[in-house]
Amino acid sequence: MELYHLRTFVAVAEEKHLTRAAERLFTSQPAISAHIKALEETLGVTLFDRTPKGMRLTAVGEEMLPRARQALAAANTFVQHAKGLQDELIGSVRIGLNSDARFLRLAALQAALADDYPRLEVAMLTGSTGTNLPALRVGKLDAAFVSGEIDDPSMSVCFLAEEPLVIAAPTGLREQIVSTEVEALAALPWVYTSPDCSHFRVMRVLFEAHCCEPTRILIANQEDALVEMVRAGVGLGIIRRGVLAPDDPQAYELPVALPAVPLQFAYLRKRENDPVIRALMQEVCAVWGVDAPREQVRDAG
Amino acid sequence: MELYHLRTFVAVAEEKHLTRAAERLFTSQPAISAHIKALEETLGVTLFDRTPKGMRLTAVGEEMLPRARQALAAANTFVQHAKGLQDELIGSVRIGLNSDARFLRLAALQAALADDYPRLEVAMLTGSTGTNLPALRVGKLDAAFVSGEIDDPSMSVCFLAEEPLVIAAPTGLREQIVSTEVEALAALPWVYTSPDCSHFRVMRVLFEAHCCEPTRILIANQEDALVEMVRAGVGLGIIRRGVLAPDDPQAYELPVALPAVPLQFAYLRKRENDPVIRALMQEVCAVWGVDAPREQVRDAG
DNA sequence: TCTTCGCCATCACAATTTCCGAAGGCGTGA
DNA sequence: TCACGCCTTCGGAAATTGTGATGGCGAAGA
Repeated sequence: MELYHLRTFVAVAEEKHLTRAAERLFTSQPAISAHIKALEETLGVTLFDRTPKGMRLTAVGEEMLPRARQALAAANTFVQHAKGLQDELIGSVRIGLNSDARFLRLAALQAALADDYPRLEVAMLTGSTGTNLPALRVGKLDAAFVSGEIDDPSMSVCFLAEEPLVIAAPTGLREQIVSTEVEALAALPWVYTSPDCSHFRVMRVLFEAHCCEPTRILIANQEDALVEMVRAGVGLGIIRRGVLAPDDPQAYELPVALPAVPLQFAYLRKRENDPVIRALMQEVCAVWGVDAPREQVRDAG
Repeated sequence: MELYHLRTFVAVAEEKHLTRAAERLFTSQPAISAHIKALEETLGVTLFDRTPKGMRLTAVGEEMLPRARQALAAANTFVQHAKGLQDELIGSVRIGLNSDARFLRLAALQAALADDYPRLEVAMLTGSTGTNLPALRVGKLDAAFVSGEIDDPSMSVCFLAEEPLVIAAPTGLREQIVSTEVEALAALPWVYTSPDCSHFRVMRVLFEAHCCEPTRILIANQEDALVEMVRAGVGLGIIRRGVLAPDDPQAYELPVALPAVPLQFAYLRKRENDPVIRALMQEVCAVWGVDAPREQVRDAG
């Protein structure tokens, strides 16, 4: 038995004529006749009395009719529920962070997501560019903020902003910094970022260009930890411009030109048409005032 | 959307594999795949995540699953209800009577019907052979007790018993009844049965055989009315043997041989396979201790 | 790192089901 | 008696559904 049997049953019961029921269902009268016959056979009961004036429900048919309507209503509820869900994102999404909440404008993103997709659970997970990328690859994250150029064909990235970097020095070392030449700076103690952080690359490029290597002192892979190290006088470090207050008594920015790194939003390319990803991208881009990437349909060409 | 889409949806959700769902539904894996794909398309939502390990419900799918089960359950209820009804007669049946309740053994019939078919509404409608037959033809009755030979090819009859008739005479006329010869009796006053009663035919045959005609006095088409007329001394009448008590002070049975008429149970031949008629016949025959007519299947030969 | 395995999507074609138009039976009303 | 409306049945056409083979894609194991 299929739903069309029930639809036909109800239509015939209401129209009282195969002919009219056929018109209503946009089909032919013999088709309707066959539906009723098949239904009666599978049920093992007679639903209609055939009279020269049309079809009249038997007592059994009368009793079956409301249950047929019920079954159809349940099926309809199923479909309607889907219609209500089809533009609504439900489930959860995990976003990897690589910096502090304010810089990443998380409050605005959270507000926008909660507003547009109230049933979407959003998890924002601290990490770094270096930990976010593998987490994306193995599916532990759905999208992530990353810094620096991403050279991974499986990854889609969306540029959000330039992240200007500066060298921060502790006030206690001010006297030892006689020059802002790289070679001179390299001789000073440094607080390293961990190798999986984009700042590390900037640092490496900087020193490699001058064929020197800094004195390693400590590795901090959390930006605030690094800042604290610098302020505690452990050594110099590379941080985002603006992290240090201009009047910070314990550390200050050196006037050295560093290449800016791009802040990007990354996700697996193969998920670029996933509605969750699309929605996320749209909200992130809106928050950052950039254009969202165009839809990538699979069969485009 | 049809029920098989829902069946497949639930099976896949439970088995978590297209392959296993296909086995469970005794079909092929591509068929299952097409069902899910079609369902997702008509609903406009994604129900499953395709993983290399199988199919995993999405959050939307998780939310749709119970509603799919509900719809299937409603459809199943529909079918099960029919199964419960298929041996149960419901509705109503109208039986025409042509005599008194005790003679027709209505108490026993009613008890048997109520016992075997508790949901069958039984209406027993007083009438006579003459009124029952046309009522059957126009569908005002479903079956009826009739007396005498029925000569109507559209009617099926089932013999129940012989109905012996007697001539009843009022005690007040005893002195005038010098002979039980028909010619002599014809000269006496008679209470006629109405022409649509089988007793009328018996009377007519009786007098025609002797080429005489009785004096008409009164017509009563209700047997008890006729008996009362006879007892009141209005005239002679034909009644069933045994209606008059042997010690009745007001009327007595004349020792005249009358042909017995058969009591029969009649219904429209075209309804002989109607379950209600079949059930009715079976019960009536059981009450009267006769064999029910064999099933008449249309394509028998 | 490479291979093998399991799983799902797709394709061309076959099988089945469904549908349609025509014809026929049947009862009704003119 | 005829014409009409209604349902059933029938053969063939059309659409849908199902099948087996094939390929892509990750994951698990060597």
